[in-house]
Amino acid sequence: MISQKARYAFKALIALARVPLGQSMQIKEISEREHIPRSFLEHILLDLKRLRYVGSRRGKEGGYFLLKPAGEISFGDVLWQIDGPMAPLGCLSRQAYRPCDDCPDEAACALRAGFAGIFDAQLKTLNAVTFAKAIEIAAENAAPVQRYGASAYSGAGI
Amino acid sequence: MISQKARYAFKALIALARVPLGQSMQIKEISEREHIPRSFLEHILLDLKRLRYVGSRRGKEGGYFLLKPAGEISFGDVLWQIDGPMAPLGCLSRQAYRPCDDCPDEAACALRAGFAGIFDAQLKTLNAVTFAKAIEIAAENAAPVQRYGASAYSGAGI
DNA sequence: CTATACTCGACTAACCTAGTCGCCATTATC
DNA sequence: GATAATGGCGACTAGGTTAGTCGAGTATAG
Repeated sequence: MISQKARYAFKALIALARVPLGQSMQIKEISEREHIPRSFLEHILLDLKRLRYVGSRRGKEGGYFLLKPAGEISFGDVLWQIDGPMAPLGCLSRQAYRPCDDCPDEAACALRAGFAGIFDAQLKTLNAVTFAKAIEIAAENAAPVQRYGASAYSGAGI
Repeated sequence: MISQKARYAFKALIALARVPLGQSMQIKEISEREHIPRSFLEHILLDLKRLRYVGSRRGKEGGYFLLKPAGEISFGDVLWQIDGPMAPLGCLSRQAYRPCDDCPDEAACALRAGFAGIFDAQLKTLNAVTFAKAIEIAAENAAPVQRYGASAYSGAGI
């Protein structure tokens, strides 16, 4: 399970990704539309700002906006930066490597050997999914494209 | 990061998987060999017993032993049963499904759409790795098989 | 009978999560 | 340049989780 904070961060980024380019969105609106506690969201948006995913304008008519195209932000990046290292074991983390203090030999460790491949595959899929992609899939799910073999017709007759 | 408890459970299972069939291993020995706090390990082994991964014999000459072949225990199963649901979102968990209370329409949710594929791939790799496989890979890592193109010869001459 | 193991519930210190609160800084507009 | 609206930010906290410890009980080989 990702943290609630990460979930809110994702929702906020998705909301911002749907704003037309050049426009911004205010904390209040994001908070209301996505049902995120407002003061918590403030902190999260500040984090996202420090991480250079979003920019902001203060004062009246202020708000937040994406700094990168949604197609260039991957789920893996955001998740790691908000929730911390994703590696199943400290000895498999590149960003926060930490050997297990009870492990005499990493190369011979069956636990590490088992998780190494798992983690590798995990990272690949996490980095392959961008916000643009997610929004696209959701749109397809919500209004499925008609395919031959199934009929959209739901009324009487024919 | 998996929990320390899960890590200990994995190490205990790996230790037991290395015991010759028909023999058992005592808490004390597992605890010492794997550097796991003994009284914590007791609880973990009890959990593994309730989960039917291991059996035990009490009294003198007692100990623990695997109930299934190591090739039939997957990393995914153990991880899920020790650490709880692995789904990134409650609405993606089959075992512990819980809709997000702020989500009006799961099908249209871009967050869910993005993580659905990620989670799916994750489960597949987690279930593909067994303890037997992990031990096998570790053995290869520790003493790599000689392949053509590289020479094992490390002495003088030739 | 007794030493040696496994069994198991109760307890706890430390840490993490998911927030809230209050005050300050900046900006558009009149 | 006053004012109202908005983002910025540190301090604080209730409640839950993690990673254990402790102590008393129960089965079994010899």
